[in-house]
Amino acid sequence: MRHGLTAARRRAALARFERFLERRDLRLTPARAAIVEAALAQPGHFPIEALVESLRRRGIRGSKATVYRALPLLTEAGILQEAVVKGDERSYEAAVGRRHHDHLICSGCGTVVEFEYPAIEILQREVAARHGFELEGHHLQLSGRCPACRGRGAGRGGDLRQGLAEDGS
Amino acid sequence: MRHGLTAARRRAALARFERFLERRDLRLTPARAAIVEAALAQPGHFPIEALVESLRRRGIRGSKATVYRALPLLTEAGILQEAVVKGDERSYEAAVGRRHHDHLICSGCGTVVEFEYPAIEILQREVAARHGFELEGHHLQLSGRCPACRGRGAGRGGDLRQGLAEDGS
DNA sequence: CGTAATATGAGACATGGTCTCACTGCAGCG
DNA sequence: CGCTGCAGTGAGACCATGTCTCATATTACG
Repeated sequence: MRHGLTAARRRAALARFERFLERRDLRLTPARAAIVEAALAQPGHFPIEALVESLRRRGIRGSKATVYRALPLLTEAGILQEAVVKGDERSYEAAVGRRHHDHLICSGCGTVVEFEYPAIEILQREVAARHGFELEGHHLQLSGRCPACRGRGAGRGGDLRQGLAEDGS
Repeated sequence: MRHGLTAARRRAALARFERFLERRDLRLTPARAAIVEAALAQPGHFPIEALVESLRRRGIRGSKATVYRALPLLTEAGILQEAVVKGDERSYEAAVGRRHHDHLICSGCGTVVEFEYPAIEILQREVAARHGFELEGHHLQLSGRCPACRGRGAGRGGDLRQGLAEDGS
C-alpha cells in the first residue's frame, strides 16, 4: 500500500470529521469527504496544489476554492496540520494517528526529517507561561546539512557571519 | 532617539557590510548603503514593504527590486535576520548588536514578544546532532494568547481537537 | 414538494515576490 | 580624458499563491 494511512484510519478520520462538522452545524458533503480522502492519501508532506491536482485526477472536480475552504476545517478537526512552510506555499500533513513532531530540513538537498522531542515542547510551554501566554501552537523548524550533503560538497559552508554583536558600543 | 540602534552601531554595520561585499567582489553602492541605513532605522520587526516605503520617504528612490536584491546580502552579512513570517509576507529585524532570540506571537492581537532561551537552543543542537545534521539555523515561533487577550474575549478557545491519535489503529 | 440555508465551482481579484531589460555610472585602460 | 565593460539600478511586467464573489447546485426539513 502506498497510502500514508490504512483504510481503517481513513474511516476513523472521516467519522471524526463528521462529528466535528456536526458540532459546527456544517455538513459532510461529498466534496468534503473527497478532500479528506485525498488528503489522507497524500504522502507525508504535501502542498495544497498537490491535493487539488489529486482530486482532479480522481475525476472529482474539486475547485481550488473548495479545497482552500475545507483545509482550515480539516486542521481544526485535527485531521491535518500545517507542516513545513517553505517560502510561500503552505504544506500540510496528516495528523491522524500521528504524534506531534517537528521538522529538520537539509539546506542542501531539501530532505525533511521529522523528530519528536518532548523536552523541547516542555520548555516551550515554560517560556510561554513565563510571559503569561497560553500556548496554542508552535512552529519549530531546524535547518542544517544532512549527513549526505555534509560528506558531499563542502558547499557554501558559511565562515562569513561571525557575530557582529561583539564590536561597537 | 527613536532608532533601533545607535549611530555607532550603524557605522559598524556599514563597515561590516562593506567588508562582506568586498569579499564577494561586490560594491557598496549608495543604494545599498541607504538600504542598510534604512533597515537599521526600522523599529524591531518590519515587513519589507515598510523598508521600501521608508526609503521612498527619505527621498531616495529605492526600487522594490533593489531592496529585494539587497536583503539576502544583508542577512548573509549578518546585519539583518529574517524574523516572524506571518502568512505571506516576510519580516526582518536587525541582527547587529543583538543576541539571538525567538518569537512568541499573540493570536489575538498580534503582539510579538521576543524571548531568549538557551536551553531550547541546546536541545535543538542535540536533535540535529542525533540525526547527523550540522545545524545551520532554526525558526521557532510560539503562538498563543497574551495576558490581555486571555482576559478580554474568551475567544474561540478550542475544546475541539481532542487527539485523534488514540482511536482506530 | 417548497423553501431557506449552506456548499460549490469558476474565475476575477489581491498581494508578495521575482524577473527582464534598458539604462546608468563607476573603474580601468589606452 | 574619453572609451569600454560590467555590475548595479529602476520601473514595471510577470508569476504564483491564496482569497473573494456570485451564480448555481445541493441539502435539510417543514
